[in-house]
Amino acid sequence: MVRAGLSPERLTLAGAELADEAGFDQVTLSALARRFDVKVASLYSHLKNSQELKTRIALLALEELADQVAYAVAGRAGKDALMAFANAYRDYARAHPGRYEAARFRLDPQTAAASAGVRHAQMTRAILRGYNLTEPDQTHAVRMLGSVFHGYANLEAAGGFSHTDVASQESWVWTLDSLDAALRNRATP
Amino acid sequence: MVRAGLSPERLTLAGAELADEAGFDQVTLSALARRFDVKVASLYSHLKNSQELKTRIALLALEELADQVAYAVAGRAGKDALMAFANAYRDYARAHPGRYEAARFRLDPQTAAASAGVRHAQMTRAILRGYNLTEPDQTHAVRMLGSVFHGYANLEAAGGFSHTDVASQESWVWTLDSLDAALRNRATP
DNA sequence: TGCGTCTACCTAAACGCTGTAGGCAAATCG
DNA sequence: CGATTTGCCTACAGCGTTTAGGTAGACGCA
Repeated sequence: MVRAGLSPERLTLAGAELADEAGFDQVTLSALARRFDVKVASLYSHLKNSQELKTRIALLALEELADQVAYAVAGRAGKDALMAFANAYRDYARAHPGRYEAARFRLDPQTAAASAGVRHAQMTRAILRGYNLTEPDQTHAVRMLGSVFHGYANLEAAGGFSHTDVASQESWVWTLDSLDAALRNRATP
Repeated sequence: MVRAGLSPERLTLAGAELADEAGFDQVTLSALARRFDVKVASLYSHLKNSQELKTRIALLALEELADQVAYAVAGRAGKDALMAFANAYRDYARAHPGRYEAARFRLDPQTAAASAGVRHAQMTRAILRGYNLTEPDQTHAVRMLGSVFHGYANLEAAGGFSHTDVASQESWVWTLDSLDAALRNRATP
């Protein structure tokens, strides 16, 4: 009996790949076992249950996304930082649709608090520094930006923007321009 | 043997209620059969499969949502119409989280084209009349608004806005004010 | 090097949801 | 009132999850 060399990390990574290929809801322990040519029950030595697998994939995705965003916004400010943040976000969602879906997976509060999700919040606040917003406007802006980025990625992934000739890329730039203008409008002098 | 009096319509409605109570992903034929105190196989006389049930719930939700939005925006224009549209949308998502989730269910192109989804698109364009946008700006604006509304409803439903003291309602109004300003900025004189 | 322990992977089996085939009885219609 | 339709049934097969308990490879220690 040759051992397959499984580990929570390898399973998580394979699960993330599976999510990108087939969708996050297709990520099952059965499918994963098939991929490693192993019996399903064997996975329970490495993962408590399928919930843990999904949670781990979600955490991986949040981590990756936060890393990409952090790299993108480093050394930028104002509209430049806003665009970099937004593009990093959207690019990740397009390149890794399954992982992006996973990143939206509902985590229990403790897990969420210890996840890279907090880095996302911090970075969003960071790019707003260039717009001189005071509380509670800053919180409002964080929510607005989060809504737009997430909403756009979501609708785009669902194919909602493929019905007309207008390129999605142009609408994206137009939207970011509008947001930038709106935020500049809110600046306290 | 007393008959239960099932029908596709009753099953769809019960499925929508179940979705609101337990989440759209908890809507299964098994759960529905339990609710009607009937064997699962009996449902297959009324529905082709569980996919059809979900599709029907999605269509119901789209219809209801379009009706509410239509009622809300009737007789309004400009910012007034924008706010009414947005509030109708958000209110529906909050009052019927499961149905709202269902409304985002991926429909095949034919079904989508025959659904109330087209009314949504029409109404979004309608409220933009007050902002004097020319193509392709109008399409961009439709996408931006769709993203914000959907993104906000989604994040709010996920509990993403409950970590700070700032009330979600205030952020919502702030966001809509910003959008209105951004759109007025884009108007062709 | 050999022995004992640990553990990675296994078989077996229970449970829940989906879906199909075929049967019986209630509703309906001529 | 009899014939047909149809609503709900039982039975069963397939697939995913999860637990219990067994076997053999890996690893530590003398």
